[in-house]
Amino acid sequence: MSKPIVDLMFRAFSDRTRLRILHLLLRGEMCVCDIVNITRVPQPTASRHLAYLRRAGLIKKRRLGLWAYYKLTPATSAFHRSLIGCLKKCFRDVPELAGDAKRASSSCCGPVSRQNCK
Amino acid sequence: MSKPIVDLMFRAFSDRTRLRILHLLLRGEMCVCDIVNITRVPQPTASRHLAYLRRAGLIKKRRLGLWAYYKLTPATSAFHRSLIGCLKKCFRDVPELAGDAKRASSSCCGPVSRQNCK
DNA sequence: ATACTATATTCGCTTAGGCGAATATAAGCA
DNA sequence: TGCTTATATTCGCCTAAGCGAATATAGTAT
Repeated sequence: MSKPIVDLMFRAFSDRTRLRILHLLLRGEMCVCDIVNITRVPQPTASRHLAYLRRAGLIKKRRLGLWAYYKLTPATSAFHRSLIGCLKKCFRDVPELAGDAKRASSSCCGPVSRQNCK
Repeated sequence: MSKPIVDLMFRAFSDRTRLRILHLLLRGEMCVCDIVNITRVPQPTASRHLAYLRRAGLIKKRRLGLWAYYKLTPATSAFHRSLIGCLKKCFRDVPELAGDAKRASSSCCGPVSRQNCK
């Protein structure tokens, strides 16, 4: 039996790596290799956490050729919306987020971000 | 080494029983036996979760004779405040909360709540 | 002192879930 | 077909953390 959505969502937020990924996705859609480059976690680890976040209903995937793009799903409830609000508020409380934000500005990997970079 | 506060707080919210306790404490200060009566979890379990919540900085304890009263700590950061906002929003997404709220209205245990009951 | 009540902690067990390493899959191209 | 790249999954290991049962502690009263 699967856990209810609230537990899954809170649990999703309780892992440092997932929190960093979610925070990155506040900027918009992003491909896995961008996430890997920015966070510097191993690619399988990133994919594992992305799968977790997808199961929790927090992100959506889109395939574009070789690349997989992820983005936050629109909030489906007041609770979900409030949780995303939390995400926006925790920047200064999570040390890794500053470095991620810095690297995110100069990242460039999949075809979509490449467009942005040039 | 101890985990940073953000991880502890999100993790605190990711357990169903703790979520119920936190939600009860939105009503104000409450003693352990009230929490036990309302939630119907075993007393040692309640104490264990209360200890967890205290370590996470989410609640404070006050002794009054035999009774221990717990209440939410005032939010210490924008993040903390936002998280409490989440707590207020998840009522309809967590099935147990309705029953808890109902029983909370008629609960009466420690000297302080007794005053309220009479 | 003993006895009683409210709360806290410990123990033993079990499961969830994190990680690194290796491997598998999927998509595009020569 | 085979080769390369991007992503996903599996495996084995280890730690965190939940639970029930039992026990310990703290405070009050007699």
